[in-house]
Order: sequence, then structure tokens, then C-alpha cells
Amino acid sequence: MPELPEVETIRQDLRAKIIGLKIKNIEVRNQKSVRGETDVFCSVLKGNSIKEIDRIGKLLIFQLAKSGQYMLTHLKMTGQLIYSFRGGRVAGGHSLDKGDGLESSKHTHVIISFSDGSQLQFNDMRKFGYLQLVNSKELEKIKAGYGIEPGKENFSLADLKKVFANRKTNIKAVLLNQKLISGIGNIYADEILFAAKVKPTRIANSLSETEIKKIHKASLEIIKKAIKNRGTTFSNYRDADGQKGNFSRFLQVYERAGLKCLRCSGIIKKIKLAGRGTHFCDCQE
DNA sequence: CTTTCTGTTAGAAA
DNA sequence: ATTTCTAACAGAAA
Repeated sequence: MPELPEVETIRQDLRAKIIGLKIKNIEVRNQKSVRGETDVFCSVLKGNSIKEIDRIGKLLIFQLAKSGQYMLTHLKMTGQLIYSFRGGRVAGGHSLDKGDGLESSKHTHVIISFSDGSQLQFNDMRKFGYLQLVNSKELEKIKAGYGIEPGKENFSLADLKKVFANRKTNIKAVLLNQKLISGIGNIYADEILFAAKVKPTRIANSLSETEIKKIHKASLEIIKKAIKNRGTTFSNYRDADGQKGNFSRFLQVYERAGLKCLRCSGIIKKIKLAGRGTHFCDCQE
């Protein structure tokens, strides 16, 4: 799925489109996509509207105008939030609803319809993602479980050093651990370590001051640049308009196994690390 | 046909 | 307490 830059792109897009729209109807086609009671989920949303959209890590937080609750959305691997309106279109998927311009597919699990005729679809091929209603207390508890995040005040060099200190596992696993650092997923972990010239297999607490500085700098720069380019699409990811992200062409190592390194002309290797496909070049130390 | 892989992460096991 | 492994699911590729 979407990692931080992709989720942030969706957040910004939806913020400009659906804030204040009255929710007219909810259709839940797959119960599993909604955590908690579906009936409660529907009755709370119906007649409500979205006041603000926030994000922590890869989790979207829709603040509701009434009821004081929040609708959380995690897209996991293949989730999509696609906004469309009558006369508009939804990219991908074959039409099940003929004629009205609001196409859905067999992977559309929840449809939120607004009173102006537009709608927000939650699509998810692998069904790992979910929508969930929480109150402010539950939200705070969930937020507290997330680690420091590139671009936020809690991501200073000193904060990052603290995360790496005494950590006896490989740096890749640390970057992917949302409880320690939030928002980075498999693509950006590989890209950050390549930019910082640090091998993903290195043990976190063995990193030198200089190496930590490089990882810190690369994290901020790469995430920022990826947001600016609306994220990375290599298969399923789409923004709120159903469009692909543009960061794919800036990727240095991810999905480049067997190809020539763009820095030293060595060959990019791919191994399994922290349970994930991991790309790197021997010019990383 | 079977096996392995895929942008994630709870939860179990070690 | 930390770290590692697996399952949840669907589909593409080998």
C-alpha cells in the first residue's frame, strides 16, 4: 500500500473535495472492511459530515462534525479511496453500475454517498484495509502507539538517535517498525538506506554518528520529494482521483534488482530481510 | 498445476 | 522487552 507520501496525497486531495459535504447514505458491501458494528457505523455517518482530515503515519483520520467521533481508514496493501461524481469517472475496475458515471468494481467494499451526488469509494483487492469509528479517547490511545514521523517536530536527529540506541536488529526492520518510526514502508525504507549509503542488514545500534545523520537527512528529503510528486505507483496505488503517483521515476533501488546501480554501476541485489523484499547495492556500507 | 511474490501489520511465538 | 514469523486475502508471475 500507500506509505506516508501516498496517504498524505490522498489526505490533501480529499480535504479539498469532501469537507462539509453531507453524508446521504452508506453502503457496506463487505462487512469485514468495517471494524465494529456495521449498523452503528452507518447510523453515525448518515446525516453527518467531515470536518477535517488528519493523518498519523499511514492512518487517515476523518474528524466528524457531529457525534465527536472519528472515522479511521487504513489502506494496508491495496486499499484505495476514490472520490467521484456524476459525469466523473473512476479509474480501473469494470462497471457494475451502468450509466450514472459512478462506476464501482468487485473490489469496492464501502460506498459513502454525499447529498450533492458525489461519492467516496473504499476499494481493496486484498481486503486487509479497514474503516473504523472511534471516540477521542480511543483515538489518543491509537496515536500514542505511533513512533516519530519524518516531517513532524518529533523527528529531530536526537530523536532518531534515541530510536537506534540499544536496538539489536537490522536497520531496515527499525525503519519499518511503525511503533518506532511511523510512515516509512518497504519502498521508502530501501530508498532512504540507498541514499544514506547504509546497508539494510546493518544492526541499528552499530551505526556511526555520520550514518545516522545521513539516514535522518535522506528520510526528510525523500519523503518530502515523494509527497511533492504525489507518491509512488508500481501496481495498485491510486490517488483520490484514481490517478497514479509520479515518484516511480525517481526510485533508485526499489524494483531495480539485477539492474545497474545509478551511483556506482554495480548490480542492484535483492534479498529477503525483515520478511520483506529488500533492494540494495554493495556501494552501501 | 503448484509455489512464490506483492506497497501492511496484528498477534503469536521464540 | 525485543525480535521474528505467520496469517489475513487476491491475483500475477514463475
